[in-house]
Amino acid sequence: MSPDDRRAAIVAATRAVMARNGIAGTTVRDVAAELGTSSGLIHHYYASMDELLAEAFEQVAREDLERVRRAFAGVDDAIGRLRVFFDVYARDDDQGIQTWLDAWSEAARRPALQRISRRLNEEWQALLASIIGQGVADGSMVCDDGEAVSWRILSLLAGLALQVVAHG
Amino acid sequence: MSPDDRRAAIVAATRAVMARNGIAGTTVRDVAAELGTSSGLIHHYYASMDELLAEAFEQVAREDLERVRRAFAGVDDAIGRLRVFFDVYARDDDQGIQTWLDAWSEAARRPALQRISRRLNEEWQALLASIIGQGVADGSMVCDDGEAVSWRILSLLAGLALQVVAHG
DNA sequence: ATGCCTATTGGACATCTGCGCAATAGGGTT
DNA sequence: AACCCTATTGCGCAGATGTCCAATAGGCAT
Repeated sequence: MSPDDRRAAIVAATRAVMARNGIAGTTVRDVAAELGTSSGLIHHYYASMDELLAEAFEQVAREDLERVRRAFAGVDDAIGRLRVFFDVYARDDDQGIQTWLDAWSEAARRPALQRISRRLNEEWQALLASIIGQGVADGSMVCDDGEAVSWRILSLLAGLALQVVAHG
Repeated sequence: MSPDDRRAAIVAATRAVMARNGIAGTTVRDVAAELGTSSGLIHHYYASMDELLAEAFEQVAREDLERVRRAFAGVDDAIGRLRVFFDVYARDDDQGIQTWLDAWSEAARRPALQRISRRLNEEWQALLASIIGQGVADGSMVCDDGEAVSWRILSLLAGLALQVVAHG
């Protein structure tokens, strides 16, 4: 298998295990078993578990972001896009939210994962801020500080998602 | 040492390790070392690690709750109490929030911890709902559904705290 | 055909984990 | 003084974990 394909396969297997066992419960051997190969192979492509988990998490999170952007197709007004943003975020995928929870918690112990988690979070905020900026520009919204407001909205959404997963 | 004192000492040591290494990073041996005793002793008093972590977490969380109630002394009006609620919640140190994050993440794998985490969360919500109820009763607040609103406010606070700790 | 490069294997290694158990010691009751 | 109860020790066990490494195999360039 070509190096690129192999790397992709490893990340895909990692994502599968991550969705099943959580980030903390994802081990090299589990990934190797999921892939049907040896554990040594994983370390041939990824220097450390932290790095692999970070890349797998990044892919998952980036797909969510991509899903929002794709759902924007055909929706040009700011109000409509805000609605789409909420709809996609509120999708009831408990496992996906649990993964974010794990990432926030594990970040304190895994440097690479922390970097990715922070960057992705900022991208979510930037996306929301751009919607608000558009709305303010075309007059459909009124907002003094779009940056600050998008942080607050994002926090509320994260908090609500958290309650759903952690406390039913 | 008397059983009661010993149990208290074990939980205190567990809290110290928890604050330093996080919930996931708290091991029987670390607690024993912190206490200056043997690891076997911990299992003499606590059947499992899950149970010990749950009790230690409960104590930490309940102290926060108690701090709010104590800060209510001398403040009888609903608006004032709401302000106190926010102040105490916002003044929580980073380490305390990290512990909550760990609890939410670990809950999926530790039954006892999950039970405690859920119960404490409900107590926070009930406290906030009682403030709103008081405000509505005396006319200082207007609110259709205090229960639902207190869940939303709590989610926002949790989300904001999360952003502070996880993303600086 | 020959030789090199590297993907891949399978297992070793050191360390850590929660938990259990036989043995000890020391205080309290009789 | 004799005795029992239990707090406490220290170690062992079985399993897991990340990482590393020597050995193989198979494709590709020469």
